[in-house]
Amino acid sequence: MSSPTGLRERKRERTREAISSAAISLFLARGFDPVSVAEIAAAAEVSKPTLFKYFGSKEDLVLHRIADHEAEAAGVLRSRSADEHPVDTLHRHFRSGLSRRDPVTGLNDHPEVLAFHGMVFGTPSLLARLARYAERDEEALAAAWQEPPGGTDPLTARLAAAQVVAIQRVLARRNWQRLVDGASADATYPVAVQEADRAFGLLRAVLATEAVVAGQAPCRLPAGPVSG
Amino acid sequence: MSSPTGLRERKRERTREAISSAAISLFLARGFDPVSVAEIAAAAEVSKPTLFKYFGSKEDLVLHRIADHEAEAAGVLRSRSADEHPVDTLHRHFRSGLSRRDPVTGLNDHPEVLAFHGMVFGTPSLLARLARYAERDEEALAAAWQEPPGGTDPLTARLAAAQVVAIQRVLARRNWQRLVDGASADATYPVAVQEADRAFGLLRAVLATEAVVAGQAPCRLPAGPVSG
DNA sequence: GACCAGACTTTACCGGGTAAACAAACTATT
DNA sequence: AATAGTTTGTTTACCCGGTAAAGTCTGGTC
Repeated sequence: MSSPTGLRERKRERTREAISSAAISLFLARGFDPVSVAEIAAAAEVSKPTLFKYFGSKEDLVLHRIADHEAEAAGVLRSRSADEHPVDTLHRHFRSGLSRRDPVTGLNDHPEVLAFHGMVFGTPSLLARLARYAERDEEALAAAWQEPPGGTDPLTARLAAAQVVAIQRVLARRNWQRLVDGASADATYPVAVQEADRAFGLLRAVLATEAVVAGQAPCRLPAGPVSG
Repeated sequence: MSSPTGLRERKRERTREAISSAAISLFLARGFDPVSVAEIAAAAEVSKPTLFKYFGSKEDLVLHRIADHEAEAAGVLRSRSADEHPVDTLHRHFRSGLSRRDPVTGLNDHPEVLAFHGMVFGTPSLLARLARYAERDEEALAAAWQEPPGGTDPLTARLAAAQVVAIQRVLARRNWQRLVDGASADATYPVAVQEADRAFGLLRAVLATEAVVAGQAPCRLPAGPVSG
């Protein structure tokens, strides 16, 4: 075992940071696709294979920060007080993100953050990676949802997780869009809170139903055929 | 202008079909990643650039059939009778897919279909493309949702569309998983219908609420701060 | 001081995807 | 029927993301 703050690890962390910052500044200056990884490696004074030892793909050079909050929602859910409804926990957490202007809520109008989001939302390959992260997030959230206390059945847990992830995505994108359209984060904050309250409120209303817990949600359609 | 069923277009369609079928059979035999597009082009007796004129990417060689149903949900919604609730329309459509064993419901146990789904769900790059298709589907659905009659406000339309797409994805994947675990489609059909009824029933319950239409969904959390 | 292990480099390669220049075939006009 | 133009395809060559192999350097350890 090496010492906890070995010289090597510091060097390693510095190299990683050098690559990442070189990449981000090049990307923000000229866009994602037009910048090649060879160029980034040269700017960070490392070789191309070395770059790929630090980051698994070109997209990860941009998204590794977001990737780090990976199972955040699941963690929040697990650390809730036992008497709070899961949706309320996540709702409160999203609201807290809004008031902190957490970039993941889309409500941060610092120019660099706006440019960063613009790059991500404007680059298909970055969106694709982001979707994969969301997928894992959803999976972790579904797993946490069906843990006790208040463990839900697997179908409900999966649906709830999927819907929470979808809600967060929709809300963040709407917030970001308003900032792009010229509004300030402070001016947008009230409506962002309102929309979040409405979205989570909807979900909460569904999942609070006793019938849901019992697996007997109402169905207005006539009973389906049993052999098809 | 050429004649509607020009000789050229038939030839073109035949070439397209030759490429697609060569690709699919190679993929099913040996998996997606291990087969190169050069190999497919050779098998279809065309050049690599020609292949990419017919299909935009390697992934599209697999997903173009799915891509063709792109705005299906939006179309279904638009052609509904005026007195039916949108969720009921989509619910009925999904049920119909189940009884027809439509592959998009995940409830088709023909060996080729199973193998096809296995390949898609087991290949990250295919999943990523699939997510992009779902994204467009969601967008079209949201647009259709807020058209009259019964036009909903943009936030509700977006959330509803996102949740419908999420529900379809979750249900299809659960159905497919059961088939992979060895159950037959006929044996799985009843529970598939049950789960679909429950999932769409939940959503229906939310969106049927008058409070939702009025934009006053219940919110159990205290009112959020107005300045953050 | 000798040694080991991990990190870095160079080189070479593979596969997806595209640009450019060119050949062939069908259409339409003369 | 001959010509010109458009469409469609081919060939060649290239770019870029990503990886494998083989060797070098260096921090840390006995």
